[in-house]
Amino acid sequence: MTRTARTPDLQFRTLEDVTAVLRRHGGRLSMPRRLVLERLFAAEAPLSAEAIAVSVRLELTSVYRNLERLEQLGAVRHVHLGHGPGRYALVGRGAREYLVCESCDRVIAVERQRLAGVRAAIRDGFGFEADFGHFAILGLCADCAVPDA
Amino acid sequence: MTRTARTPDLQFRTLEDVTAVLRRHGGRLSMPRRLVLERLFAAEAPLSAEAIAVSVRLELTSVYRNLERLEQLGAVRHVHLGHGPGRYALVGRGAREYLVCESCDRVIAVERQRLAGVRAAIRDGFGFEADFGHFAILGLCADCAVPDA
DNA sequence: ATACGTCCTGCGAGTCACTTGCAATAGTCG
DNA sequence: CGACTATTGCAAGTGACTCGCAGGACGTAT
Repeated sequence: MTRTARTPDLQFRTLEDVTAVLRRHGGRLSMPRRLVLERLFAAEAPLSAEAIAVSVRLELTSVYRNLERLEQLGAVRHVHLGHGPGRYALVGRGAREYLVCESCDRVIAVERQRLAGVRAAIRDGFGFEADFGHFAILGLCADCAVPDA
Repeated sequence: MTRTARTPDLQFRTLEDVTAVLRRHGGRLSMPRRLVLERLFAAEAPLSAEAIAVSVRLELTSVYRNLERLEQLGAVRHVHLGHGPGRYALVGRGAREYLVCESCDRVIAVERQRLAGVRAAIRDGFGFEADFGHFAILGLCADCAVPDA
């Protein structure tokens, strides 16, 4: 079903890195593809396909196909931050995992490593290896949890 | 009294309980509504609207509207177990939270209480109150994590 | 038992987030 | 430079809902 290649890949840090892998797999660096990649490299947070399409003025279809291709290569990952469209981000600089507030929609992105303790607790309790890089942790952020207002 | 919104409501344990609350809110127990509720009371796991519609032979529209109404009353909750349609379950007998394997699609439902430690770890690390009853924990189950097959 | 008000229902159409088919176009490699 | 074929744009399709509307059914009052 899903083929997740769990590699903290250091081979996707620059546009050239991605291009190299792309070509090794018989892919090309078309104009739309370059635009999508540049937009992703410029992004601080995961973007929806729609957002990318609008900002680089491309067909949505093309954006989706490019994201799909890039995800197959392991250069991009998509994450679900709650209801709403999926979001895409480069894998390049270290894996991120997300916590999102259901009340104020705040997205807290953290280095995967920072959730090691949480992951361990889940592993200990259920022998289950959690991955919050695909499905975020939903709940209430500190501000919205209101200790006892 | 209770200090959080997360009340393990004891007022929705039977069809009569739900009906009472329904009426208190100006609602009615129509035939389709009763069928949806009975189907949910008979279910062991969360069901998709589609699954309910098919099994009780109702219009999908009607099922969605009923689930929505029931969710407003607090009798039903929907949960996202990964890609695919949302699933609905009665809140009645204690809150459940879910872990789902991205490889074999296995769904592990646990009493909310059993994730207290995990929730605490997240609270300690990020001041964030996680809720896995709406967005499940995705990852790999013990069988699929394969220590070294 | 009946009339009444209005909550619900079925049916049809619409929306959102993609996904797929196809002919035309454009990267790459030789 | 030219062929080979990965990609693109456009259009249509799909899955999961969501909405509008007119008629029908539930519950309350009579």
